[in-house]
Amino acid sequence: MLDIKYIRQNPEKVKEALENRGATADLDKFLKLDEERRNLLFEVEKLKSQRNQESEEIARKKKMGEPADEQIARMKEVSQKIKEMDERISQTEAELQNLLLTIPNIPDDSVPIGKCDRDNAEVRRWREPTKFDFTPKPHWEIGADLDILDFERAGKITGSRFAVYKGAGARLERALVNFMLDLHTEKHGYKEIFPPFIVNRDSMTGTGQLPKFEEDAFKLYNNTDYFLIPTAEVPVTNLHRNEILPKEALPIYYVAYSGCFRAEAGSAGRDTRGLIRQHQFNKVELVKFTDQESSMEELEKLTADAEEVLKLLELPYRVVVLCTGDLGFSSAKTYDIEVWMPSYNRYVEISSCSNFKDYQARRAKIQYRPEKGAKPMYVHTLNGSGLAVGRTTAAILENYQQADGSVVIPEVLRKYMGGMSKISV
RNA sequence: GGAGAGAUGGCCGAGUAGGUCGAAGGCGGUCGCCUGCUAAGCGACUAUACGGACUAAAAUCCGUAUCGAGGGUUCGAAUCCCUCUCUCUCCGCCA
Repeated sequence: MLDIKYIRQNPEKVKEALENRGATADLDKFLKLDEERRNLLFEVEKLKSQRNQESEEIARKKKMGEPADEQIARMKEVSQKIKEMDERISQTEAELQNLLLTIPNIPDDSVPIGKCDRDNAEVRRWREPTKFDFTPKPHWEIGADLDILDFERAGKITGSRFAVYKGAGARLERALVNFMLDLHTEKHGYKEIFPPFIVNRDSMTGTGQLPKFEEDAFKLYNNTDYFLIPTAEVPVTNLHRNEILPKEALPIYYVAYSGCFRAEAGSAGRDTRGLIRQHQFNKVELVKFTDQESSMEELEKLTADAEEVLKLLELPYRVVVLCTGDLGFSSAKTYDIEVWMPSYNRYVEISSCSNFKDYQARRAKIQYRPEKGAKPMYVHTLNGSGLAVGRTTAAILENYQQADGSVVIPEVLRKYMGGMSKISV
């Protein structure tokens, strides 16, 4: 969430940011409520001050054995008034808080202004799209032909948008998880976290999934406040919720494997075939906590760390910077890494690397002390997929398919596959 | 699931016949003094949020709130009552 004081002092800037995003939020109402709240606070605090003072007097009088009945009666009235005002204040604050939680982050100045994904700007490209001298198959056909992916039986045991991985397919998925975790922990210096896949409402609110996007999340009904995580970003970022970190602790780099669960409300009919859009998928997630100065630089590094996975797997990709209209709710700047997907005949998002600046940190109260004795400041949080595993499996199947229907295993994965170099029937 | 114990500041730990308690004491930390250096010693300081005054902005000052969370009783609650959460011990069940 944004700093209330910032909104109060720069309403035009916030308005402009909202417009660039194509988002709506009732700023005027917000400002009105904010002023109302301050006026009420000022009044009630005067009363409370009076009550505190006179209560002390009453205590003194009682000790001396003097009568204080009259004063007690008067304070009774004051207390009643305070109670009423406190109620109004907490109502106003709740309204204010609700509004505040629905105002998205302000895009960084370096983010291009645009309406939708067509206005995203390509930043760089690595390798050319894969060329075939035969007609390539989509990965769901490859998976079925090799008997390593089974969407029909997944439909039977659960429903649509689920997959069963079998044999070498299951092994490939697991190999990718291990490969990515090893790369990021051993080479890039991230600390491995294995988080809960279920979180509470505070955590979902802290990273910005709630309250606005509740319909996208799977909710557990035997405990009304538990949710399946849509990404490891949620538990890992919330690791330090309500904490003040020492300056020396920063930057913190975490990498976490997790299952991810998404209701995919509103995407009915999109990417219905294959592994691209599932209710459950695997992801290795990179999360950083940094100070305020270095977060932009850290975003570049984080994106490069994610890109390296694709480079080592030798999968063609490009990097785009999301425009203001396509930017995620909590993000100030996002790079999408898109892998070449032959069945789509275009690049498909496989990682999204974002700098949230202090937006999540303010929601989740994650702070650091710049110097000993100094006032705590909000950290900057960043995260990015490193990578989405299901989509990586799909990309490997499609880009590495051979004319005979087999799939070559990328060199770096072979040691994770028991030396297997090819999947064939 | 059953029975019991507990949750206080960065940490440890006082504080229950309600009344200057934001909270004793200790540790840790910061600054100053002392010292040839180190150790020891002495002194001061040692939370956060919000609102206000002042300010270019800070610093500073004033006020309010915060003793797991929320609600209640009361002129007044860390202290009494209710609800919830979490932790610990024992029993049961279980991968």
